[in-house]
Amino acid sequence: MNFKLNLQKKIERAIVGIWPRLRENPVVVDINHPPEDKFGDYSSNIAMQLTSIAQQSPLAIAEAIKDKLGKVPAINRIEIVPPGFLNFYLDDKWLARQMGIIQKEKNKFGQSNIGGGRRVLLEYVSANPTGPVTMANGRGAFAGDTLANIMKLSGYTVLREYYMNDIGNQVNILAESVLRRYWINQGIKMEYPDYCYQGEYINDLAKRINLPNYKLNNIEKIEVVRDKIKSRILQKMISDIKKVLEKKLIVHYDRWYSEKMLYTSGQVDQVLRLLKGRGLLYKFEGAIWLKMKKFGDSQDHVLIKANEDPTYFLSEVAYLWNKFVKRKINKYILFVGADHHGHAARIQRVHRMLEFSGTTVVILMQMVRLMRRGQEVKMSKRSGIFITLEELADEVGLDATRFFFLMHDFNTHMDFDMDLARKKSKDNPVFYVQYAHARICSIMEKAKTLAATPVPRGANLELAKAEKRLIKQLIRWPELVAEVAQNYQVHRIPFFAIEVATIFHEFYTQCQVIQGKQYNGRRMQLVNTTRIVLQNILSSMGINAPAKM
RNA sequence: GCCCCCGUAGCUUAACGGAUAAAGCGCUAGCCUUCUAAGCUGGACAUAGAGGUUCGAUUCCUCUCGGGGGCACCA
Repeated sequence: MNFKLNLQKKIERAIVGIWPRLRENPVVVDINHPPEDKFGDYSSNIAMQLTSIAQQSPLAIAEAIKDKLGKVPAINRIEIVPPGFLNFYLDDKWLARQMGIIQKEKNKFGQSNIGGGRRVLLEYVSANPTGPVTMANGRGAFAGDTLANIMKLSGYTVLREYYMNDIGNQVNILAESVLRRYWINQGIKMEYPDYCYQGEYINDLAKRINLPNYKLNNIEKIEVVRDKIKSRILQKMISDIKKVLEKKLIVHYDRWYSEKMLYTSGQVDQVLRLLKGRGLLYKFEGAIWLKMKKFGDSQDHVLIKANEDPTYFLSEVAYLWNKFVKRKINKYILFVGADHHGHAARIQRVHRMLEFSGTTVVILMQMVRLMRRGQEVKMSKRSGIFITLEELADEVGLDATRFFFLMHDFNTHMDFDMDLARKKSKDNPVFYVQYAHARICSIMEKAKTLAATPVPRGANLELAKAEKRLIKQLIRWPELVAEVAQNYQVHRIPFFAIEVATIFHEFYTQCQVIQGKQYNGRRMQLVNTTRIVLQNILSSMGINAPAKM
């Protein structure tokens, strides 16, 4: 059930009916929600866009479309307004019927098949396993989780992945940091150099390991011991990250993809052979380079260093290949911080260069600034100055944290004010939305023992203004789901939730549901459908819908 | 130097090129002997600046000014 999409298709058919040649180059029919009732419930301005094609005035075009559209059951009136708007007014009886549909579909209300089963892989967070997930990862974690839900609802086959950078020098440094801390804790006098990670979590890891078989006889041996234990330490770190994300923050993954595995499985070599076969590699100053300049990049990039170590970029090319060629992904959506934007362009260039089918979408999320007492707190994982996402969720509450991160457009830099976060958590809009749900549950609980007044039908049907507004808002949920699945604007979901709550609260103050020993049957139905939709919205964001507050 | 993002109310943010720029916080005037006042109703306050494209620009283009972030044989 997606009214807007259906209307869109009907208008498109009408247009092709009038101008058959537009079948080849269909115009995009745009439908929006006008600001006030007097402009209708839905509106299209398509006529203006057709003026040059049709060589007629927008008003004449709008009239032609209106005639060709004929009778649409849901619409009781179509109005044409200069310069060429087609304004649609919904029929009350049709609106009332939608409640029954929502009640029948329940948690399926909002589903569609616009994805057509296409395989989409979402990669989010993928923070280096050299420390805990920090506040800076919050955007990606919650947005990725939410978009995955939305795309599932929209009929995509969704794979959620965390790419673990589990090789490279950073793993050595992690292991050395923990090792040194461990020995220092054992009372052995040794330095703790600057290149080691400074956070308190290193000490936590050190306390959790026990290395009776590794005695330090000689400081030169540190690398030998490090290499023997580094995979153990890495595993501990990764399992900590998994636990926090999955159990604490309720951010789900289908697969934790190992960078190392790309090498051990031979996929990197396979990709190198492919690149070589296409003549895209060359050797310069001992290193192996990928020719990217002739594909529009400002420079070529090293895949294998002169010392024969592979670069991070190489495994990334292999990972991209793995997704599109080996696993036949149709769409790859990567959430990264804006500090990786150079790399975002590069990965898309590789996609074009190797002519993979499907699309690579990189969602750049602008930085989150942490504010404390009006000052920005600079965070750095290496220096140990950061706030973990877990701490933040503990302090502010998970629902409020999720809502806050989701509320912002990825393109905007957002400030997270720690002083306000604690104080204002009660004022967080998430509570406003949850409160609407709690009120609904309370009404339903109270009505359990009461009798219903008959539901008026047919000619007796008359919806109050607040009731109509509410139903109109509820039927937009499937439209929103479909739109977000296509434009990834996850922040529109919390805003939509706030709108639903606002309209419900209005309805609540204007329309009494329970009167004395009876309740109004139709209004109870509306309350119930609102509950269903609110639950669907909140669950898409991974936020609770409490029965009591 | 080159590249990316952002400048909207006192603050934090909305608005797929559409109609009267929308919310929350803060400020302010009201509403609880009826379903949860974490609510509702009203008021004051904003598109950084200058051009351009368009029937129509917060949105697209150019420039200026301001803020953030990138430009490795690091990951």
